[in-house]
Amino acid sequence: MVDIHALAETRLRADGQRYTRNRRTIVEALDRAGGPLSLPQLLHRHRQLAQSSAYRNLAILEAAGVVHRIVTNDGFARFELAQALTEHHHHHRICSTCGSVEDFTLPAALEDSLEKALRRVATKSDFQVASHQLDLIGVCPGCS
Amino acid sequence: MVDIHALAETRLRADGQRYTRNRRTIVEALDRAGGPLSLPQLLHRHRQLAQSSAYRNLAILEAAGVVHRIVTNDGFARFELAQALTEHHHHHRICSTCGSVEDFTLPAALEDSLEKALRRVATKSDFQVASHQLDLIGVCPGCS
DNA sequence: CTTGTAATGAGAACTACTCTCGTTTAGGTT
DNA sequence: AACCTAAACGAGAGTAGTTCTCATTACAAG
Repeated sequence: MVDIHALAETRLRADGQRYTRNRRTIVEALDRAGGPLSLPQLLHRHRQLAQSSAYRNLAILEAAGVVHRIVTNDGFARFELAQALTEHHHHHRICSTCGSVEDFTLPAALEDSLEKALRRVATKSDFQVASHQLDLIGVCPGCS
Repeated sequence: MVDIHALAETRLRADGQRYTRNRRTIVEALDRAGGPLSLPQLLHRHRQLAQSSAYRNLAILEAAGVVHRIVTNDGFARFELAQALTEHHHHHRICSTCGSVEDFTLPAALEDSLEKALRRVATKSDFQVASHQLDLIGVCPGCS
């Protein structure tokens, strides 16, 4: 169990940024949510956040490697804590009806061989891999 | 080797749509491109296409299962022929610098076990899987 | 306390995409 | 062929998620 806020502050500092109250609020909210949040969802949970500041801070947190942005085709971007902070590599189930995004994990053995295969694919094509992203597209229980 | 246009026409007809010249042009372009195209790229290749019609037809082709839409975080959606038409299951390498999207495939054995694992994950959570999507995020040779 | 710099937030601006609506085209019937 | 009806077209207006502007506020250092 790492101290998420300490790590967030470290990463922001390395980027020449401060760990302000608003940014702490956002990190806290994403940590508590237990899954990706859209901006409306984030603002609904914390009314004191201004929309423009929230967007700006999410961009800054993303650049610092604290937050990860997920784009789906329902128009709303989703935000979650970077996996390095949560120490929990996972993937996403995306509902094509309501747009909700939830986490899931693969068996460790499969994840390993997947990782290796992706590295092989990447080196063969001179592509510098930063990360991979595996999404399940379908219909969630609530929408079916 | 299937006839892509025949299949496209069948799928459109099943949706109560016609396979018009503009739609054929789009399918042709996506087939020739050998990879996903953004709308600007598509219009650049075929100047006679109107923007609004191209967007509308891409949406119709997507609804009919002829075209697949890929959203990235560079703002531009990409379009490619549905894998059922190309008979070629593949994944995407997305360059985080220039936004370009290219295809790649996994070893068949790995793809199989991945498929099985995803089905297991899905049934366990009452999620009705329509498809999966695996992306490599990183920097392409041209941008590094 | 003072001073410089970064962060804030209300609203304007941006832009990828969708919608509107008058015109054109195409498929079916006589 | 000529007609008719409905679909498709396309130029431009509209929408909406996101980003930018800039005046104000908060913070950190000396």
